[in-house]
Amino acid sequence: MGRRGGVLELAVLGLLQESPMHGYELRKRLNALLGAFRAFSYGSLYPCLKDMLTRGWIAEDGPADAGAPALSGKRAKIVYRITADGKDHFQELLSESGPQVWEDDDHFGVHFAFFAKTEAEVRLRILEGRRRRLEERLDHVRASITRTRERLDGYTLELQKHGLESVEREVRWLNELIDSERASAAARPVHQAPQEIPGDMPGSPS
Amino acid sequence: MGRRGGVLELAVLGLLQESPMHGYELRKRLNALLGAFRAFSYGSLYPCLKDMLTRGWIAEDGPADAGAPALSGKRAKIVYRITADGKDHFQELLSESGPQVWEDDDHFGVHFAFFAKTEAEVRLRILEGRRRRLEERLDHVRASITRTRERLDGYTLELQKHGLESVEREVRWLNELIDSERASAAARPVHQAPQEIPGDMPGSPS
DNA sequence: TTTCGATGTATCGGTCCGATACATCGGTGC
DNA sequence: GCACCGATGTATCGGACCGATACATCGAAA
Repeated sequence: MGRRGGVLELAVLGLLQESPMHGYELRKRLNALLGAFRAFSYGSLYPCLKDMLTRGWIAEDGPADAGAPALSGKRAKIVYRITADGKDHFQELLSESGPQVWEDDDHFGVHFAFFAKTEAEVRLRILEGRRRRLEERLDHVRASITRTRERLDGYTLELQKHGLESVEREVRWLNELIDSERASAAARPVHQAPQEIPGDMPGSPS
Repeated sequence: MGRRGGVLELAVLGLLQESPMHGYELRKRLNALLGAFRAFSYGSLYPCLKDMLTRGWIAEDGPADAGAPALSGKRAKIVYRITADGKDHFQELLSESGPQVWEDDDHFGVHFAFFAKTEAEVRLRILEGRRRRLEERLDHVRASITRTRERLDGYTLELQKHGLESVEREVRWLNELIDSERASAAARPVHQAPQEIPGDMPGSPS
């Protein structure tokens, strides 16, 4: 038990899937991948790597430059690569679509970042669950605002409004994504292997 | 000294400033105050209350209904009230305007929630620091996106874009707030006691 | 009358962060 | 040549906060 909550695990596995890396680069790629959405620190990364080593999802040491065989004689410190078990585990995590995924902001974000490697069916389920979750939150907050409106000063009200609009914006974003997913699901037959189309989203680009 | 990071402390102090409360109500008011911005759990609230008791910022036990003297015979469990030291400490925390406040999202949010009780000068400094911080983040992320654009699939790109637009939106929000603050600062003489105008924001309502 | 949801207090294990401490390496300037 | 500096790189520690959970009481609905 005690496994849940490991957002980092999924992210690391996903990145190492592409190529082996050492911790420093891993962190940079991680935060570049998630952009403004989230940032991880070494204080969580290194313990996580250690843990994943003992579980056997990843392994240490290997040539630093898997893609650039040219310059040798250069040796990076510790290179991590994903194991066969790790790949299995990654697929397992990717196929999750339960509440844990869309309840938690971080979980959703990281899962979304690997949507290109996720089955279309799972994608849609996560997107819809997430939207439902946000709409619940919206209802709750809206009710809370009208209930306590008279007690609030201008600044607090402004904060509420801003937060509310942020969530509303995210719901609109999800709507577009879901429409896009539905359109592409209707266009193609049924079940499509997602691995084969790495570079593009299902919907229209613009 | 391990003191930093206690966002809850400020929030609790601010709420107890208005009236004594027990833990349950405190949490509800807390999350109603912050709206969609953030939510605290009992797992952090109760330890925090305990800690604040030992520090002497708050004290236990007191009449549950300070505002409704009518029905008696009813007794709530544990009521917390702020002490004189607590009020001092609250003012001290409120007057902070250093990096800790605008670097961290949570710190900023909670401080902002009590802007009605904050000096105009401090408000402006926090708002501007926050904006600068977000613009730095923006630059960083934008650079990161253009640097790695070719490596990213459609979903990742979409996540980046969404995150970016969220931050841009927040910057616009801050711009409005800052303009509003500046306008009201110019309209009035100099230094104004903020405590006296609890119900309204400086800028125009609409 | 039992069952249920709201109120109410409290803790434990766990995740992740911020700060910090190192050590190496390729410049840039003197 | 060498001192300095910022980027690269590995690692840990204390602490904040969460999620789940465990209780216990109360009024109202079934």
